[in-house]
Amino acid sequence: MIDLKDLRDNPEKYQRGAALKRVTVDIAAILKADEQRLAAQREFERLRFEQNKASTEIGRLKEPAEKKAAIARMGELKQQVKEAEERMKTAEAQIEPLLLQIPQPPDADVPEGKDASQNVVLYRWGEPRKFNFTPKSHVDLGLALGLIDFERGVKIAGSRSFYLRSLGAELHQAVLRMAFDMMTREKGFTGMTVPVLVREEAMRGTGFFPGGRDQAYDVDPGPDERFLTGTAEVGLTAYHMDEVLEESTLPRKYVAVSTCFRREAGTYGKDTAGLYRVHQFDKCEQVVICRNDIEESKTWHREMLSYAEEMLKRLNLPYRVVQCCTGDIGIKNASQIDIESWMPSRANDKDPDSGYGETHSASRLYEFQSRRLNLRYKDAEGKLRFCHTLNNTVAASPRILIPILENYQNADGTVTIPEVLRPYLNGREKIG
RNA sequence: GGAGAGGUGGCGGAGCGGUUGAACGCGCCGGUUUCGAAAACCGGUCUGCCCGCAAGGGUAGCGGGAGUUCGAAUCUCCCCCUCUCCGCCA
Repeated sequence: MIDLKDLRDNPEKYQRGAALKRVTVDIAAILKADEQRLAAQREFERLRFEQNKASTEIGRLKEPAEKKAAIARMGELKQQVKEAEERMKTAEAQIEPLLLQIPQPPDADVPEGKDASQNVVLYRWGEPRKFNFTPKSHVDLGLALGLIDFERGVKIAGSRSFYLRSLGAELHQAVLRMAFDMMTREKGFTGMTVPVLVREEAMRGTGFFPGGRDQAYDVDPGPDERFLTGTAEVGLTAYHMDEVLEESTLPRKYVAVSTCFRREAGTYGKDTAGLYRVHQFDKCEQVVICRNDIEESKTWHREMLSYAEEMLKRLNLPYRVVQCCTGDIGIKNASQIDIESWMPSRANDKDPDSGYGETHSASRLYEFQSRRLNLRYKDAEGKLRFCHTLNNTVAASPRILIPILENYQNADGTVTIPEVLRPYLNGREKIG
């Protein structure tokens, strides 16, 4: 949710922000609806003032006859108030969905672009491996080593479903646990579990709804309607919904591993093979809730990015860091930086820069979510302010298993287990 | 699933249908007092929105929504949530 007062003062800022994000919104029409709403509100409040005044007067009258006469005079006013209130409510109902659609304008340092193809590579880490044999894809490795079973996954759960088995399942748990441990034990994050089945308020509050409604599984429609979350970001960020935090307790740093559900609507035919794009996966996610300070947000953004990089460095997986362009950062973000890990099976000989696939996504949202969530804190002067929120992946699996399996494969078809994961696999060094 | 009880300000806890945004207590902030502190005493202490340069004024809010009424925290209905007991169960 954007700041309505700021929208009134700087409509062009939001119109331009939406254009940069390739989102269609008619700011002028929204402002007009806003003015109509305000007019209706002023009218209602004026009439209500009259009514309250008269009612108080009636309460003071002692003489039954006088009282009766005064009450009789109230009939018309009562009707007017009722009508004015209805007009006000109608106007409010009209503008609310419009406001939820207005994107947060991208920060000035976000490059303009229409889609992911125009994202900008900031820097790289690690040297993509040169194989002296023909490397297998994670699909081939996974099947040959008995780590993945797509066939039965599809049989039981439909397309984009899979089973991890044996050391595949263990590896999956190992990466997630390593990520969680790093954040809680070394980075000072509070480890959490989160609900993955949530109310609509949590989805709307974190900015996934109404825009992304078709991406979420709607479980149990009706009065108890709940949705499956596509990330622990929902549970972690909404945790303090409707609360006023003490400034001294900020920043709040939370991390959780959760199962994530995504319908992947509109991606038919895209990344259909393998573990890259699936309907259900597990992810270790970091969330920071900090003071309302742009510089502090930016600092946290870099910091959280560095944690994700550290994860990849410890796994010794080559990656590149990408500044997403205005057309690719979604309506919520002021800025978004992705990390793309190198996946040999996605590389092709013609393009030396190919082979990178998104494994992490770091978002900076400023007040966007906290306004929707009514998530505030009391500052030094005792003033209530909206918090800033940020989030980033620490590790998402099985997607992260793609670069692990593919980069660590050996000529004999075995896979060496990354050293940092061995403690989580009872010291085992190799698969196969 | 069956049977009850309840949801009021940061917390506890009142509240005959009519100056109740809400007594009282605690907490918190400021002041007096003190060498300093405690205690005591005095004062202050919710939020959204609208109007206003401001001071201030208006409006809304007692789980949520609808209704009765000139007027609802107080009455009626629906929903949500919490708690207790019984049953069932990973």
